[in-house]
Amino acid sequence: MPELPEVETVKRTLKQYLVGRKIIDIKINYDKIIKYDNKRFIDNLVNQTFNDIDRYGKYLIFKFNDYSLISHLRMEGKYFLQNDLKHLTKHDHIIFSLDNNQYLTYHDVRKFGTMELTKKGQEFRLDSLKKLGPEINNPNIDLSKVYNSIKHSNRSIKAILLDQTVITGLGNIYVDETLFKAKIHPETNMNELSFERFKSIIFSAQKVVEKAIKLGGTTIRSYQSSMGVDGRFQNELNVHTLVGKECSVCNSIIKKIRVAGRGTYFCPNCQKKESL
DNA sequence: CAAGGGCCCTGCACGC
DNA sequence: TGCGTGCAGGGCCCTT
Repeated sequence: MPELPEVETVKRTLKQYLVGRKIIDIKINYDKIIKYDNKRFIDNLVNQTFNDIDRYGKYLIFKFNDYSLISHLRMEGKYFLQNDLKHLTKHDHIIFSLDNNQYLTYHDVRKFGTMELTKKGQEFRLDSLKKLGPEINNPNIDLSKVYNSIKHSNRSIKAILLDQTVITGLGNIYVDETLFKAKIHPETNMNELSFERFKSIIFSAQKVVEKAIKLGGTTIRSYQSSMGVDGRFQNELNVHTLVGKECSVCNSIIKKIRVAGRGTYFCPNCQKKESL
């Protein structure tokens, strides 16, 4: 479940190996990953060179000479750089042959990931990117603008923080950890939050994300960021996945409920519902 | 329009 | 042991 910190780790890792490499061939084993036309995807990318790798929210943006490849890892998407194809599995769906005899493979057990091609410079005209809100790790985020757009919403604060069109980058893990740090119940309604309170929650999110990026993201379940790189933020989790364990602050038992359709972990003593 | 639910997909943890 | 069932979830699409 790569969120902004994990995708940032993937970006940094891949960038070291891929910039300057040219794609000489592409094999697609499972084509629902690719949006639109496979043939055009291959024709346009072959002979293109990786010039840079960028990221916006949870999206990776591979920049080539003429095109950009926008990749979303969703739940379990991973890239690996391989010297040969002896260890391919049924989960390796797309294979890029590079000009140094190496292969970049895209591995995705649940096949949820997406890849989308666009002309360079047109990235933010894509439906997927153009509706995204500001990034959570942007220190200059205009919070009064964000707040004014959602202050009357009766959705939960958890649903708001998961909504990528409000602010982008947070997923289920970091929302749970943010709400614990901010000491607020995940089901608290957005319209019960003052601007000051909302700001304090966003600051908590920014601290959580900043630390997670420093530690290379979170490795839980089967998730490794990419190239076998493990994150270390899982050692910093206070509530997520910890149902039945004691709260590190007050020793109450961590609960798990469903909020906004997501498994949600919180401390019932530290995190109370709030109202104006 | 806002909000919520189903869907995509597979592996794994269960219960019997 | 082996089968069936339910669960996990980000974003898109559809319904209310």
